Amino acid sequence: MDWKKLFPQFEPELIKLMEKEAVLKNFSAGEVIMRTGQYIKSTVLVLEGQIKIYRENTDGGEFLMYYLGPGQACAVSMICAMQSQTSEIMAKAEEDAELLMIPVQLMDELMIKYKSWHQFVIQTYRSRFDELLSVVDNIAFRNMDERLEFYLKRYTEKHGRKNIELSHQQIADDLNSSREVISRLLKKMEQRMLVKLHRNMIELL
Amino acid sequence: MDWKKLFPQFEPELIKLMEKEAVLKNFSAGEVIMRTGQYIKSTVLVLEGQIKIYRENTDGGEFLMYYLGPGQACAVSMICAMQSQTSEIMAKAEEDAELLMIPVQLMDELMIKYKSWHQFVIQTYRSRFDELLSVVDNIAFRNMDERLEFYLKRYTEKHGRKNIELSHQQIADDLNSSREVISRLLKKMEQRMLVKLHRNMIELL
DNA sequence: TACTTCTGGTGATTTCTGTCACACTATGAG
DNA sequence: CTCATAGTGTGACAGAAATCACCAGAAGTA
Repeated sequence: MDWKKLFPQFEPELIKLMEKEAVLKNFSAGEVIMRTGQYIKSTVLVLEGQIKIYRENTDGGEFLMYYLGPGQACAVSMICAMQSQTSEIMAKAEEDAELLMIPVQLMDELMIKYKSWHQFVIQTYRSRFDELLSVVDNIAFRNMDERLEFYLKRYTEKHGRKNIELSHQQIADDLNSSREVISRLLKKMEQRMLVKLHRNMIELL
Repeated sequence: MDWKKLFPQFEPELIKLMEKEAVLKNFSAGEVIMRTGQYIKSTVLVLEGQIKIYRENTDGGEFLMYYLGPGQACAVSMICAMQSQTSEIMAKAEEDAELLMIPVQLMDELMIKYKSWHQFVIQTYRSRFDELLSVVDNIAFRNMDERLEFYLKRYTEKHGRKNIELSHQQIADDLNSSREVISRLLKKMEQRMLVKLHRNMIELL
């Protein structure tokens, strides 16, 4: 695919270097891209598909923080790669996805040589930071009903359609809640005419 | 005060420029340094005292995210200042504090000219990001009793003494909880011999 | 000293959420 | 068609936390 269009700000020389040194990787829907505790040796750019970034609990729970879409980069992979640390998060492909992996050895060179890359890194830290602040908002101040509404709305925004093709169990997992709670809250939302429930599909009205 | 020792990595030329252009500001304990929604025109470096960084709810609640101590910088002020945005957080002086305010006009120049400054900015984003991840952990996966223990432990670490001079109400506010809940949990901790309770003071054992 | 304010203790009640139990239904495999 | 399974609906219950009510003691003030 022609991924250069996703990064119009990059200089031609930078693009050329990336084409030469970076590695393309494909993942199919549902596949885990990066595990908590895994050693990170590349920075990840998303070319196609939506990626979900999770924080994992020591005893099994997982919590969806945010999505990464085409043209976005994983701030955590930057941080970990440059400090030779293990990943603090888990990344999962929500749809079939294509990723560009930039080896960590290249990162220092890119940062120094290419202003546009440097800007991109800073910009990535900034937007992920802002996103994390919203995450804190949600879990610090909101109840499950509001968090669920936010979750559904974000899903439709990221996927560009009003039909949410997930089971209640999958939603419960992402919100670190339980299936019954989600089912009940969804029923209430249906009574308020906010959604229409189907099997394996929720229609946002 | 001789704040240069806090930033040994900065080049002498950079220090000189900062001495010329940056503004020293003093705040007394309890004073609000930055309000949610306030327009940010400087990046804040902490020279002395501990600063508390809060996320505020639209309807009154506030939630302590982390502390900034001497030698640390406020990532949010960097982000907001460079994008000419308003603050997304509230900052309060926990103790008497001295801050160095770097005007935003200077930021671009510093980033380009001084490698050590550039490193410092990246490093600041990284550590604040990591810190936010721990915050998410706490509120996503832990109950109030564990969060309270974490809160007390962090307090003693940041202040360098085992006596926590706060009322139960102040603690409840920081954790976005209520006074009665905190009082009860503290009593339970006292029964488990983890703390000793006094008026306006908690002794961590 | 008398009075007020701040702080902390505690019971009762309610709301939210998680858990267990079980029933019902749609779907797909054989 | 029959059966197994996954997805969903729902009642009952338990625990965490918020809220309300009220009291007692400590500290500050007139």
